[in-house]
Amino acid sequence: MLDKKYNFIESEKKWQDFWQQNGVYKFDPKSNKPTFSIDTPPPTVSGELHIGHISGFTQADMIARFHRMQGKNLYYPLGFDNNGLPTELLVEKKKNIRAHTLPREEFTKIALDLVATYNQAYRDMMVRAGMSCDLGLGYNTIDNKSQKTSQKSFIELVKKGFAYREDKPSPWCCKCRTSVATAELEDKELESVFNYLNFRLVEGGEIPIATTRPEFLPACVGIFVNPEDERYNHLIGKKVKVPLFEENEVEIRADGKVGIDKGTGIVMCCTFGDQTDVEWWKEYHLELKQAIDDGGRMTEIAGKYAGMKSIEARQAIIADLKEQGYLFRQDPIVHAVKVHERCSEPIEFLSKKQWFIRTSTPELKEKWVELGNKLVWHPESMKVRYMAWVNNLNQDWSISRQRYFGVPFPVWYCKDCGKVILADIEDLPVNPLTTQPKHKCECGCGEFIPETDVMDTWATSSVTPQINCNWAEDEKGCVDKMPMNMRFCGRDIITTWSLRTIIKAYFHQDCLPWNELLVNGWVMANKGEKFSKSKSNAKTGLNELLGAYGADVIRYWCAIGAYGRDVMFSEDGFKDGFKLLNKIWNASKFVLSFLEDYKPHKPAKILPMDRYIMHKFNDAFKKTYAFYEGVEMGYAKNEIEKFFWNFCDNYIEIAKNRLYKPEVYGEDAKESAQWACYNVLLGMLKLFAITMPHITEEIYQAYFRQFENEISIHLTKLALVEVDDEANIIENGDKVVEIVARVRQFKGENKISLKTALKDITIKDEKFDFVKECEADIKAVSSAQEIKYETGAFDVVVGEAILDEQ
RNA sequence: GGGAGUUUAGCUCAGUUGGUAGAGUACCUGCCUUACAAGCAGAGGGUCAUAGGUUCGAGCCCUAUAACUCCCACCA
Repeated sequence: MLDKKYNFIESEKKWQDFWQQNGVYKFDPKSNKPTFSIDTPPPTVSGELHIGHISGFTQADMIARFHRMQGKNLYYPLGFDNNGLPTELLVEKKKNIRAHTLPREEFTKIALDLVATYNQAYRDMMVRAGMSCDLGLGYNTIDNKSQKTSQKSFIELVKKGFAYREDKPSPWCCKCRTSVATAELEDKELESVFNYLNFRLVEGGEIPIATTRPEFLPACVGIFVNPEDERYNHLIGKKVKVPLFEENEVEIRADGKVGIDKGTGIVMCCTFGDQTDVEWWKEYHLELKQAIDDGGRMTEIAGKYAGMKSIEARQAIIADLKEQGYLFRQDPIVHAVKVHERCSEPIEFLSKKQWFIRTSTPELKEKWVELGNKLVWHPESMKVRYMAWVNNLNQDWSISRQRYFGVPFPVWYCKDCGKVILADIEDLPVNPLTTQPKHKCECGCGEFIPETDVMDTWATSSVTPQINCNWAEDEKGCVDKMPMNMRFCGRDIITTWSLRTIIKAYFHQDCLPWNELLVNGWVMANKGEKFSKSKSNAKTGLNELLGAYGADVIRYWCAIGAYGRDVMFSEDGFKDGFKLLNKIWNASKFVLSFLEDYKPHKPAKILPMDRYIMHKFNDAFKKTYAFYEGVEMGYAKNEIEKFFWNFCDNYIEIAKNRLYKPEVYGEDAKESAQWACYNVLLGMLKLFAITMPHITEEIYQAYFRQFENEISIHLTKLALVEVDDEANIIENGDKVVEIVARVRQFKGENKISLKTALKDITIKDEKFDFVKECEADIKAVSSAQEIKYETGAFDVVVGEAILDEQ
């Protein structure tokens, strides 16, 4: 019935096509089944998918399949995140162009083309990996619906007072020419030089100051010492001349943030070298002097250095400092510098008008804690990270990006009075660069300046529940659909993504975005290194793995260990999966070969070992089911797998004699075994279908489909086998298995073949009723001619072996 | 500097409320069992990271230390 070998390449493609053609994974809006909705994280399209990407998706897909097989109507979309900086950088790299040198429309067109290609590649790969998303529910974060949702969210937040525009120093990437959020920064160890300078006091004398950024001298607006520092506190209130910029005189102030033992203990404050400068500038109302422009070049105030790149200016300034006798010492150091995570360039602080979303007031932070506690976390331990982040939250969320490929702000500013003019909701999506407000400004002015910034990627990614629930078109329907049932994501983006999605759902719908959040761990390369493109190679690329092992094996591997933990990539794990698939194939092939003449019906009498295996299955089923309910797919997989090997090695060995020789053991005995085999095999395949959807479908279609109603195994319901309750059936059956094992052990130790006949075996025990009922089975599987019984402590004594003399 | 996680057999991982340490794999030894040698049966293999402590009893609880990973803060 089944081919000798399972051909996964052929089979996986066949069933993937079948599922799509038959709408097996389609969401049915008219269905009266309960809905289970998943807010699938839209992957950012960039580069090639590797095992790390697919692992979290696969684990979540197992949960999706588990719910589908409870008879639920799944809302399980596959969107793509392709707006904003990451995509823009990808386009620049692949097409070798620079966004700011092209008209925005032209760049966007090129970007959309490239994105479409990547989307298709990603979608194909997801399908090949066995994801059961409804491909008809997809969205792109750059498409009209997403833009509309995102702009509507923005307008609503402005109206509610949660979004505001302010001129405030923010991290800025000179390479990407945009502001970036604090969460998008990374630390990078860089070599630098500590330059020790003598600043001259106006009243005469010198004080030493160390700096790694002498190019900031033209932006120096103050000097700070620690008030506790006895060396310097007499200087407080005095003025110094800035080296090379002697016309600038700045005051010496005291502040506790100065480290007494750092550098010389005296710090210069420049606008803005780092976060501390920003804080001092704000606290002491210092002057704002911008020495570096948005492209990383020195501004007018840098005098003769104006127009130089900051790094060139640094060299020139150091040379001049040396020449003019200011520089008295240089120490090479390696220090951590904040860099932009997308391009690894060191960031600057620039003051520009930006839009922010209010997130960090004490009342709001309390709300985020409350909502975090309401959310069901898998695993629970991930909540701690969220809470720690929320408690440390001290800045509002900057959403302006001075980029090109993204959702525009639906905003104009009045040319005369500067008033913010918001687009009308019904006109969304709006591009302010190509359209105008419908009415004049209150001040009577009819001319407007469009906002040229676009929104940060996360401003859109954080409204995926609203995109999925169609908030832009149907506000009431959306409220009914939220919270969605589940979101999953990697542990690195709990803060950037999950929190912000929670924030938006609270502002807009006053509820959680989802009831459950699954946080998956990472696939690590060697020695705990994070898996990344640079670490992946021919063996870990998804394409290669799919070709070498197939989707079922990869999925099997993904269900490893406790949920949420990082796992080490190891190819041995794939071999395990490969073996299991082979075993499932062989066992099914064997069992089904005895079911060809079988029509499912419950026989009048079911033999003890057949009842035993069905009870044993139900036992394993309940445990497996409970693990899936607790989002522990690794444990679930182990549980059913353990049962399966036991089924093969013990039950099949016992039952096959009856299946082979009804003329010896009786037709009834055969039918009883057929009944057990049909039910247990089908039940197991269903549970295995969650991890291994292809091979199980192949077997289902080859045999079970003719008797079962559903067109696909993935639409069947997980269910217990129907069998009457029976006391001690498991213990009794286990004892029979133990007896058989003892006989096998005897044969192994005596180096005789397992099929060698035995004169007799003696079973010692207190009670024999169950064992006696199974006597035919025991005799058959152990090739014993006679079974003797003796009362006493349990033991099995094997009699003489009848060796074949020939 | 603050916080989180990990450390168990050669490898990958389990180990629920404290009660003699587990699986798979690899290695070794047998066995071609009327499905599967990609199989079956069996054996060996661990100072549970280290040092203390609590307890009749600790892989598990407490304290400290080390290594690796991550998050936050600092980085003049």
